[in-house]
Amino acid sequence: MTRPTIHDVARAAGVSLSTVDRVLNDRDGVREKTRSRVLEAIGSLGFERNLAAANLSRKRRYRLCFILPDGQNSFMHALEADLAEEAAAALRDFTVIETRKVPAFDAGALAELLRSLDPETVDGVAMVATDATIVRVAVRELRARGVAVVTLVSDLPGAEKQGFVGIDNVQAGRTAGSLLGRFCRGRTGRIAMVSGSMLVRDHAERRLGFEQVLRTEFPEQTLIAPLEGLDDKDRVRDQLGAQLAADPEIIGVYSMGAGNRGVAEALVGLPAGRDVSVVVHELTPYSREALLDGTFDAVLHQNSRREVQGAIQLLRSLLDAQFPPLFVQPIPVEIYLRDNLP
Amino acid sequence: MTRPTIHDVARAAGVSLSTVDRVLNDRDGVREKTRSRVLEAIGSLGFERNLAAANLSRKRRYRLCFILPDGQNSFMHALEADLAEEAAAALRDFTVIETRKVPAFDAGALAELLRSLDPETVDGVAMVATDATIVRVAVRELRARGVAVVTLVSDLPGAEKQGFVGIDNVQAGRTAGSLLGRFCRGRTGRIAMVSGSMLVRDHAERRLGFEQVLRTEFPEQTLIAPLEGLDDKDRVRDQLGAQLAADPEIIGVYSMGAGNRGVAEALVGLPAGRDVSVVVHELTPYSREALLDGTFDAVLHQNSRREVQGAIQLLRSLLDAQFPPLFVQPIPVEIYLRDNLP
DNA sequence: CCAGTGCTGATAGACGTCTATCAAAATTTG
DNA sequence: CAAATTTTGATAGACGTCTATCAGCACTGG
Repeated sequence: MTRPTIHDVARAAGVSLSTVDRVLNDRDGVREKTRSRVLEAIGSLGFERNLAAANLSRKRRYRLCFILPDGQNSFMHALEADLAEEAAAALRDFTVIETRKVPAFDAGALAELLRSLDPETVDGVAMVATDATIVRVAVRELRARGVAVVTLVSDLPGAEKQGFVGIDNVQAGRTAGSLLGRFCRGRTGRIAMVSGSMLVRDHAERRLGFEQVLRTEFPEQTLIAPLEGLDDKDRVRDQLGAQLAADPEIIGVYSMGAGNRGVAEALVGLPAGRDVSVVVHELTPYSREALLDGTFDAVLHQNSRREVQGAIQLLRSLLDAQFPPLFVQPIPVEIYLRDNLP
Repeated sequence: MTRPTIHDVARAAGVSLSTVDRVLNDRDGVREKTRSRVLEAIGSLGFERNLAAANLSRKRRYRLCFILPDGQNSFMHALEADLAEEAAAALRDFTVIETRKVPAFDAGALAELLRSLDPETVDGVAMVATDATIVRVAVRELRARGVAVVTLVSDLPGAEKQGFVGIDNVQAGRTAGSLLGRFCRGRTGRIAMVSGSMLVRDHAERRLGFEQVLRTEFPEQTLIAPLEGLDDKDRVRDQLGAQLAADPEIIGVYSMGAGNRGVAEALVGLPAGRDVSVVVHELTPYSREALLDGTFDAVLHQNSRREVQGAIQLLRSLLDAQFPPLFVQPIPVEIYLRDNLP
């Protein structure tokens, strides 16, 4: 009924409290034989240290640093706002969160920031990654300095981070493909794509999933090479608008990142009879409006609040060296149509 | 940098530790004037009690009871398995979870179980509700005895529970309607519906949302009155099979609850050329298979693991009397197509 | 066998809060 | 104004773990 304590372990192993403590916090000065006796007692009693008591005693604090891209990306703004709220709540659990920003799409700046982080000041880092070797190297060095690292929203495959919190972007792309394919059923034509930048991993992955599905399941449609919008609505509006005007056979648009406002503006400029199905990413005030007025058919969304919570949770469990490591629920891709807006 | 403690509060208010403690745990024997001085100090210092230390000191434990329907509903089985795992993990936070089962669709049995719960043994209850007045009364009595109560998966509107953890079922129904309507685009005909039982709130709500959307957005389709499958796959297969055979104009099926296996079996019996779009609820091994082989077009899903976690979290925060009450993230309706299965 | 290590035990105090008890002070009552 | 009562303060010990220090014991090598 009541959990075993270190006292019980000491008694069961026939050693003193001090020795149990030395084993638990692996300090040296314990013979191998004694150590294993203690570990055995721990195992047979099913002892698990009371984290609350331990943290209380050592005045543990979790100092986390979140690194976000700076810029006009409205999803990132939403994420930052959620982070601010969660940071306030996290204080109650002795978790102090600092937010840093680096220019978007700038791997060098990100790597430099990572290099500047001091393990005396920071225990764990969550970052929206830019995909570059220089960043991978910086991550490895940071880990070597004893700092926990996870990626957030945009992953960094092959790097020595300890986890990723975000949606499965290949799956998101597949979802988009499946929806757009079905929405275009009965018509045959060309599909336009808009990305933020192919330098960001998440967009590259979405494109991959999208093309997979369209090629295999909807071979009657033809894909056009994606535009790079670079989070700039005017650029997106102009380029996509030109593409749509030039090619009357475009019947579908997939926008895989920021720039929804530009997409919507390009579409409202079309002649009345033209029917284009549109799937975009991220629910924002603009995409919401476009969904309601029928300009967009579906919006794929990731819940940034949940992502922030997940990253905090994951970092904390890594810092506690919990075993088994806490299983953080994957973030689902949410799908919004005009009729199920929250 | 470091949080204020009761010592700081005592000093700021010019009273002793004992008095601060009396105020914090509202024991009596404190003059109103003194109390308000202490409260003022708490406010100005921004003091928040260290829950970990408090719980350690009073050996607090959270004794929760989860009430699930018994039967062959495979979503409920999945939920039960998730609950078992989460219960094991929750032990680490001094949360002891007991699982109870009552016959499905049996409001009397549920009410009786609620009545039998002893506040000496249970601090909080999470239940999959059956919608009936007798249950509402039992909930009120339970609350009056000082037990926290939340509903899980299926809500009980108008009852004195302190929260609901589950998806928004009206929205889920709307989503289903929107998807099925779009999938049937270009064809006109009749839509069949299968529910578990209209006595369960979630199915009633899904139907509502579904009909709203179909009536207003897709008036070209005609709705047929729903079959009640009562979680019985054979019954569903027979009744839906008969309906499909008798009415060749049925082009869509919405199944709003258990019985996916029966739905799939009814559909595979159809002649080769017949094209019926199908949307069902809950991702299970059967619905997954049906999605992959093209029998189903979409599956709406709720993440039972997340629901269990949410209910535990919510109950704990209610028992801590936290203010502001913890905001538990709403459970999103997940949408699966053949191409985005996890 | 003696000095120098290495290992182990005992003890004390801390973390922030709770509970209990008793004494002292302040207030009310008669 | 004394007695009764209420309010307040002081103190001690607990919760489970951590850290530090010191003493003693068991080894090892010379």
